[in-house]
Amino acid sequence: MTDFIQQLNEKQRKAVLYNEGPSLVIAGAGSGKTKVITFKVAFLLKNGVSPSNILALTFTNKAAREMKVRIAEIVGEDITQNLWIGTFHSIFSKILRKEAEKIGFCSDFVIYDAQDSKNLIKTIIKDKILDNNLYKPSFVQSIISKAKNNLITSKKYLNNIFLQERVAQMKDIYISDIYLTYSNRCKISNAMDFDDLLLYTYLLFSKKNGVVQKYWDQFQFILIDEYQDINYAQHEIIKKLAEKYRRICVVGDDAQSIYSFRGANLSNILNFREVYPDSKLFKLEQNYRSTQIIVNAANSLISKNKEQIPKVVFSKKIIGEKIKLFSAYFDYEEGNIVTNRIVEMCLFGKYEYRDFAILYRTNAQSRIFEEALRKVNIPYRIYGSISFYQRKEIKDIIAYMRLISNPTDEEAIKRVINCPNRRIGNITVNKIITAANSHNTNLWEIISNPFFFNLKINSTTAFKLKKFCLLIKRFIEKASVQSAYDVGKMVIEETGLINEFDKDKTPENVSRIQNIKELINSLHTFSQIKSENKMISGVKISDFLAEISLLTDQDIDEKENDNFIKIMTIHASKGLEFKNVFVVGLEENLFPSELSKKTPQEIEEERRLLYVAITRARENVILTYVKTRFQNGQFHCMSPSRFIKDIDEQYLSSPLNFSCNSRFKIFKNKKYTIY
DNA sequence: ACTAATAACATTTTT
DNA sequence: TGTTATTAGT
Repeated sequence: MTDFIQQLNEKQRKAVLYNEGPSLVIAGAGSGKTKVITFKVAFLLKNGVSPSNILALTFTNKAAREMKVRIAEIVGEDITQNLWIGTFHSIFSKILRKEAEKIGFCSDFVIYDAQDSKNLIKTIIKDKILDNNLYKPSFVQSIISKAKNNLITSKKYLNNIFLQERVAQMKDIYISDIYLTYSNRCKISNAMDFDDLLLYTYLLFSKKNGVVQKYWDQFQFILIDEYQDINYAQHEIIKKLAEKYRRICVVGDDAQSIYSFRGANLSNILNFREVYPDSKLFKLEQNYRSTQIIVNAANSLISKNKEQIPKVVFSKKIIGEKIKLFSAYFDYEEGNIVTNRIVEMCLFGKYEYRDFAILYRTNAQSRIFEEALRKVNIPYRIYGSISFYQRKEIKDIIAYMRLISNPTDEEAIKRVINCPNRRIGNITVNKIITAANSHNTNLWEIISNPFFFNLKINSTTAFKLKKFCLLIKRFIEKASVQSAYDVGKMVIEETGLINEFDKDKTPENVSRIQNIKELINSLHTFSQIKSENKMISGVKISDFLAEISLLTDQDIDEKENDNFIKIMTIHASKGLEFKNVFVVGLEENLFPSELSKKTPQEIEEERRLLYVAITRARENVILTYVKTRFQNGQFHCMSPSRFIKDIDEQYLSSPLNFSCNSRFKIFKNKKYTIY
């Protein structure tokens, strides 16, 4: 019955079989940590645990989906339907929708993305006539976000000393004020931001009305992946959830914690055994991914960090090639080195384009490789620059849908009220916002009854507002009887959004139209899948919105037979693996980043980042750095990253120094080419 | 209310 | 350098 357990090695098996109490699985890179969670869930199911009593939390939707598929392969698809597998945010948003009225929300609240919340903060700062140089929206946003991730509500903000970079008292008072208004405005708009999903879940579970108790019995087994990237709020929520049964299993690798800037706190995994003194510790140390040299080199690098759980990661695969180190004089040369290596390595048919990844510290570095690869006609794909759902045309249409499902949505109103151009400008919108503020209500209320709220507008503006209002109202009416797909099509047709792009067919506009069609397609497939599952005919817009608001670019699946080079940031590469990895731009002030070298902790995180990059590779790692780089409009002299010296020399080989042996031809326009 | 021009700004970002 | 946000002018 549990034959599948034999596929695990001894340590993995022990970790899977222990389910009596809390356990911590420290899993080195490539040691099969996701496999442990997958098999543990399958094992529990095979032993009669009901799927609805298992909660498995991941950090990406993709990871959750893959896990579900792999569990289904073992136990069958029908059983996995009732499993609670998902990201923290998606699982908690489901719970919050169910319990919405307990915390003063409607169950169809919208989720503000980073852009929405930044816009709202910006308008609040403007409303309060604060100096927006002292109160930069992004700065205030990060403070509010940090507060929320530390479970500090707007009401408690002033009484808490929680940030190291605590600002002067006077500034704090205003930030507290902005925070209060922000929370209030979100609530009026029936909206939550990403951090709210955690904060409100915590507040919900803290209520003494038996809500947590219900979920104690619901989630008797709790499994968490990537535990090293958990923040304080997530940690506390889990603590509450696991209070009764204490059957919690967390899996992670302290050496791969690279999201501290988003509130991830390494101490959560380091101190796990203090929170759960009776917990069992399992260490997975055999790496099944990389060659011995890669594993050893990565070990030698990470051993320079102080904060870590001791472990010895090893590989039993072949010894493999040494890590190669290339340098160049100019940044575009780096592109040529990489493309030349790729061409060389593909020559004998040993590798294809899909076997390569180029990893860098910052998105801005992508251009060099894009240009170099395009020059020689090698197919590539850049990951994670602009997400599909971040595109203007897509956000506009989604904003209409948001408005239909929840007309109080302030950010959606601001986005679509003059899009396409209805000649309702900033002045009118600002009047509406001011009126909404002074009456403590939402924008929609004002737009529906401008005269009741004594809005000072002339008759033509009033007419335009009325027209807009009626349009939305008609949409809402139709949405109550039609499916999400039909409503989406109707929005595009009746607002005339697509016509603007149809007028002049610039390449940008053509791709915009394509994107919109893509969105309609996804609406269609979504409606089909949902109605097959639930046997209902009409799939509501709010269902679709709930699904996509937590989706990211990372979640778009690859087609198997696509053959191209993958280019992305190291952050985006986490959890993936490639045969050959180029880690580029290994220079001081770029990697480690100039802004992340103030404290030893920051340097250690950057070092972990390189550790992650190197351990993505199965067969070859190639490191590059350049001596001059064109950045922010000027040339910078760069020196090699300190991390290069952190890798034990015996695993490194610097073949011929490419640039020293090459010649340059200098053109008038200061562009250099190698020949 | 729209546009064109200028100023400001530039990490990483699983949700 | 390239993008994005604000501002001044129409």
